[in-house]
Amino acid sequence: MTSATSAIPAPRRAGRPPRRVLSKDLITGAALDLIASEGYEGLTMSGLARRLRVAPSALYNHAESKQEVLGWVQDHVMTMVDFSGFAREPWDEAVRQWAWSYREVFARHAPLVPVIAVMPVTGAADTLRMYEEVARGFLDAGWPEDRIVPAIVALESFIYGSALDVAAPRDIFDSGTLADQFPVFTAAVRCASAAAGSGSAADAAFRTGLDGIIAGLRLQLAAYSS
Amino acid sequence: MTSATSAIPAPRRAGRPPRRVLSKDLITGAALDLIASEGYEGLTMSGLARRLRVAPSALYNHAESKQEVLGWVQDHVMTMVDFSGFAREPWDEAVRQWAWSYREVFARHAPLVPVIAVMPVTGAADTLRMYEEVARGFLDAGWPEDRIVPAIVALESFIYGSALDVAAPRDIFDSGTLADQFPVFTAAVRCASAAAGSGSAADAAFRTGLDGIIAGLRLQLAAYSS
DNA sequence: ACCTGAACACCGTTCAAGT
DNA sequence: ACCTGAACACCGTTCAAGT
Repeated sequence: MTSATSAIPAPRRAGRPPRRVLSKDLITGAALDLIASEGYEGLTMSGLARRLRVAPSALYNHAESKQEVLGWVQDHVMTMVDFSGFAREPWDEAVRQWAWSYREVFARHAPLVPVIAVMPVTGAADTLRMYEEVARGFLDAGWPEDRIVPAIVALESFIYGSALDVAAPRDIFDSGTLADQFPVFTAAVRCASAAAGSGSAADAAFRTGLDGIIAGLRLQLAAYSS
Repeated sequence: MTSATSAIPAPRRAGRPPRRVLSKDLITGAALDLIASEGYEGLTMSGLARRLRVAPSALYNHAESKQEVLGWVQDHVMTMVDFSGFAREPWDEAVRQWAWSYREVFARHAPLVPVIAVMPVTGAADTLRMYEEVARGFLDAGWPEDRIVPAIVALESFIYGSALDVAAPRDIFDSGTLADQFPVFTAAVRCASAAAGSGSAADAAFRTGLDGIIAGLRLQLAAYSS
């Protein structure tokens, strides 16, 4: 078997290759593949480079830092959020559908939550596309222009916190040996798990909070309209 | 200057010291000091050991991992949350005061948020003390026992997400060069910052969401009571 | 039991050398 | 301009040796 027929291609020599082998899109795609197959703890610059058959340092010709790569991933993940309801439904129903989709997507990408909550949207076109549609939905429903962003941020804060909660273990509220010191809480926890039954406790809490926020926003809108 | 009068004490020799020099409380206290003076990026096992004048490996005689140390820190941080309103105020006003305090504390400890949202409370006595009092407040106000935990989790999800939002830069929604592609959102952002004035935009969003959730919970309570 | 000191297997990132 | 390969300054963690 000569090297020409080998399954392992000849490694690239040092020096600028004839054609660029990396790009923002290639790196983002590889990062998403890596996350899908190994999770976020597998997303390292070395792992990314290995998957792209490149030296780790080559990544720094295209990204300033791992943080920038995470920003690209985040912008792409945002495209998985379904906000189509705003073109179709009354604003409150559209918010409900959007919020459930948003939480579901970021529950699968929980490590992005602390990143996204702080990362500027500047340059993240797909993310902005979503915000534009959501803001338009609120405006068309009669929301005062200066109340739209606080409402969106409040919803997102709840969604991000709830996405983290999805990853919580079922027995997160198990008080263990201290149970008899905290009888009211212990009873409430037992009672809630029984009531949740087969459905997830995280879903029950999300429904409670989302229904609450939407009801509250509806009251606010009515107050502004009158 | 002899070594006896030197400001630098003689380093400890290898081998078990005459009296234990570390403990869970000492480590937790040093971690909190370190976080206060250098932030969470300064909280490393080496940094912790240096502050305790100990070799890094000594920490592993008391903690299984850095994660366990973070759990101790989290339980202590929870004692800074003021839940005294539940002994004094109607449940909805108590929730409001508790939530503002809770968010304020975790905004200063944002890196704990992804940890706490997933960490079991088992053995965290101070954390359980808070939950017991909050649950008692809800129960006394007439909440059905199986609705208390979902309500608390919904509030906490919103609080955690909002704590992350406090760290967001003021211009997080600046659409930059893409502004004219997203006119509705861009105008809403400008409008909201103008309305927020000197007050923080994060505070405005938190008030909006918290008022909403509380209003929604009030409606739920009324529905259950009738 | 509980400390030190050396070592391990990683990280993200930088930079000179090469084409 | 854009790659390789070596190096740097860290991480958290393990473990034998010592008292």
